[in-house]
Amino acid sequence: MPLPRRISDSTVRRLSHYLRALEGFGEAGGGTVSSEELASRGHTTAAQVRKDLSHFGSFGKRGLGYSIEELSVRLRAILGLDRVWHVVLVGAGRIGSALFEYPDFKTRGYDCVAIFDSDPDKIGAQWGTTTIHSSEQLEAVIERLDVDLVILAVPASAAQEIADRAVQAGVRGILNFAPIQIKVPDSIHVEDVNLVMQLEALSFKITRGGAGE
Amino acid sequence: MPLPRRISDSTVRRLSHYLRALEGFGEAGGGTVSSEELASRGHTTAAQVRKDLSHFGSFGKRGLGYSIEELSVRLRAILGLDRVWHVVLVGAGRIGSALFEYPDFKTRGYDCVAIFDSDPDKIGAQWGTTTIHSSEQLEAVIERLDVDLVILAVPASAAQEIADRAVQAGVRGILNFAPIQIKVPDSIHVEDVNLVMQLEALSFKITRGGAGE
DNA sequence: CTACATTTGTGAAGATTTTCACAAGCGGCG
DNA sequence: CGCCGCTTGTGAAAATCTTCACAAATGTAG
Repeated sequence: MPLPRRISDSTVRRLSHYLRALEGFGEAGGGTVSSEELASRGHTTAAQVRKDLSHFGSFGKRGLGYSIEELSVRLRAILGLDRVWHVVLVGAGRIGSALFEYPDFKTRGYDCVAIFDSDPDKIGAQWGTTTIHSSEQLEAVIERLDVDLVILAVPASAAQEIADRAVQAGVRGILNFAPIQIKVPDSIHVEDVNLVMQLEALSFKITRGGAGE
Repeated sequence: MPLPRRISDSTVRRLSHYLRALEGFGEAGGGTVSSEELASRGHTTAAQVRKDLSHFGSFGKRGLGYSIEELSVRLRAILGLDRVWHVVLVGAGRIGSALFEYPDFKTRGYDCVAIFDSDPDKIGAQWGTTTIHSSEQLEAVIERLDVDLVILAVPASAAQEIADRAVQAGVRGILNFAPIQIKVPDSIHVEDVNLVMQLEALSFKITRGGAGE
């Protein structure tokens, strides 16, 4: 196991794909997959799969491939899915609502422990068993419930302030839906969800013709 | 203008950021920006900005920078935003609903001309002035309204079938929210929105420690 | 008009990522 | 046991992407 210096973003994204692909394969019985089979889903190459995995150790058996069960466990550990992540959702609008219902989050270990909104009409309401709090309580709740991640689903105008406060209160990562580039200290991780950008990538590629994807 | 062979995905994403940054700058008056200023938003470098733009021509004036107004127009043209794109939304669930309300889509020229769902209770309902149709009418509507793009907000189990039918009916691009890798012909462009993947990237980076972003 | 302070556009260098190619390991079969 | 078909793990090569560094423009001030 080479104990890697730095892992590229592309590699991390692919690891996530591999895990999903593994789950798609028969969870039954002690099956195995080859890098070739893994590559065919989530369009990449067998060599790429092997190279990606080799950054973290040798999980396969030559001549056989990878044990579906074992590789799943390993990937989950690598991706940090072998624990529960405490998440809060800020912004109880339509996007927030859609995310809150998103079933995959819970099954992957992301536990939404609180919701915040600034709209007095919404505060106090319940979504499932989770209560909508006033944004003012953000810091208190983050500290009390030991929150790791924030899902930022607020308008652009409020995003930076909420991010600052969340970081101050101790969160380590932000999934940002607001269409601005928020500033955070180097030690904090941000992932931007930018749907307009993705649509623009589509229209760019279509306009420019050429082969897809 | 070097008339580029192939533009990398990263470049396209950055172009989209530049456009957003330009809109953030004073739209008033004939202002200009330098590559340095443009780089400071959407964290990249001045050299990268210039290199990205240079793939499409020379839009700046040496000693001065770029005209905000002119560069905006150019970027919009490059990204294919100088026209209206006909979009349909398939899947009138929570995600679909959130997207439909997303204000940025309309302002960027993405016009949602129809909504589809398979739930009989929803068919016939109106969202704003847009009617929810039965999925069965997908092909007919795509052809009649000359639809370019599909936003796929259906469960994974239905995604491939809808994609196939949409492609057959003539759409050129798909924004896919379903957590599977859909298969399409080479000439069709797909952008995947994969929130779980982004959350996993966050937990990976946090787990692995090190600097952020 | 000349000197000067800027800032672009771009080849070349450097860094990173992907692909290639093959030795080494594994299991099965005779 | 020895051979054979298969698949991994991995250095090295190739391709791609980013950064560097500087000549060429551009406007301003004297």
